[in-house]
Amino acid sequence: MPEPGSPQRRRLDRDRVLAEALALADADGLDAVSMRALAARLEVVPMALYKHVADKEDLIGGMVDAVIAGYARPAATGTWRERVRERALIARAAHLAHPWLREAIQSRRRRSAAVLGHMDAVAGEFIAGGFSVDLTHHVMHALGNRVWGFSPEAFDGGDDVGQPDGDPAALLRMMSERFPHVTAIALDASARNPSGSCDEQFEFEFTLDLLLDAFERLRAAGWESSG
Amino acid sequence: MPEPGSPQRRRLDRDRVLAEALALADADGLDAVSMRALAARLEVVPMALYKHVADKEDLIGGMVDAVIAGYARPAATGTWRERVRERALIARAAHLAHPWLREAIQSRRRRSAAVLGHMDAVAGEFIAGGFSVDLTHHVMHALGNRVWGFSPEAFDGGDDVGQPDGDPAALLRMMSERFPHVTAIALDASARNPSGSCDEQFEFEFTLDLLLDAFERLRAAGWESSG
DNA sequence: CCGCAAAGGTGTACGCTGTACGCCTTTGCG
DNA sequence: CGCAAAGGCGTACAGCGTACACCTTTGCGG
Repeated sequence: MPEPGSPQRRRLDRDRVLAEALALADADGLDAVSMRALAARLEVVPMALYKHVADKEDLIGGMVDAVIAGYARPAATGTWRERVRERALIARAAHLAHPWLREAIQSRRRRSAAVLGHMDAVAGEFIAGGFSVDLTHHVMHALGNRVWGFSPEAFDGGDDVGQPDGDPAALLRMMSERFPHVTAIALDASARNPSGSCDEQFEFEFTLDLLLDAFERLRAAGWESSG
Repeated sequence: MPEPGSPQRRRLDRDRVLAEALALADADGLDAVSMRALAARLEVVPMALYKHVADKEDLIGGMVDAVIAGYARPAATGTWRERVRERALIARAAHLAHPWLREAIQSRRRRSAAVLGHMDAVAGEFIAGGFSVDLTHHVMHALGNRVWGFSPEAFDGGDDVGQPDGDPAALLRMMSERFPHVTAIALDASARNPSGSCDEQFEFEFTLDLLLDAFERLRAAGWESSG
């Protein structure tokens, strides 16, 4: 019987659960985010969380999406290079602010809408900057983990953007509306390589050679760091 | 009372434990490697494992070291570029053969002797190819995760090569004997930046700009993949 | 050959995890 | 006002890593 003036405990909702999980992970690391510990912080019994979160994987996924969705928007000015660079630094800042992010992202199996949205935005910068869809595909792989906070190849399991129900045509239509650039890349890639959309060995060697070439140029130029 | 002819169970040793853990992880993934499941495969009680392995972290670490120590030696011929390239492909092959390796490596906090040995070998290729110690440092960071199967920055906790007892001078001597190149890099870096040996922000932007420059060259050249 | 210390294997037990299931309480809407 | 839906609770279970005490086997010095 809570007194009239007493602050009757607010009901839980998904956002409150995720926000508290974020705070807990920031403070004590991802391992400290157990259903019991999180419930205790919300002054609730552990099983209450399951009314707002399907299971622990969904909780972690929600945390990741919350961070990605909160990425700052870069200024819509400058060259593709400046804009991609800024997006990379924004992603890096998120990783500095949330050290658990790397581990959380790598524990996921499917691309969420938030992840696809970020990928689509970066792909859009390249394409608007004059990159072909094909080249955009490969440079996105090359950026990979280092720049995203997540590596495209960590998501071989496919996408997860809502309804898993039939009608592939409708799904495709929805995808090209919400994520036009990544959809274009996927279509282009599967046209070139019908067996599967990505040839991982090719991507690996593509990036490796890009880097080795760049190293050779620096070596030949007598590059050094402290000026 | 085992009969004379019956194959009296062989005693456990660390190598047998690690080998069985490898097999289990290859077959069913890293999550399937629990102390209990591993013990069952070895027809032994779970606690018996602790006579050969300090704890689970030590077990996983031992598995990683076993794989890295088994990296094939590249042919000692060709340019630095060919040799580094081959080492990268060897590391990638290990990851294809052991899909759990990425997760296992990223759960570690300290560099083992096996990891340091691999890093030292790659650093040695650059230095022998005419790279300065300084430049070698930065290109090693740039290769990072993508090419190693592990990212240097995943090991901010320092090294773990045996005795943690005093006498830093003796430790330094031992390090430069066993891992001359990484030691040279660490000394060079701390001379340039006394506060800490790596400026992560610098390394991040270094690699990012290397990649962005490379992308721009490909774009300007009208690069495309299928020839 | 004996004996004894060291090394190896066993059994039990504890605290922690995620979560299935059933019950009760609160909420919001027709 | 009444009732279905949503939210929160309590109990319970299987699995985890591992501390601790105990017994058994091994190998070596006398």
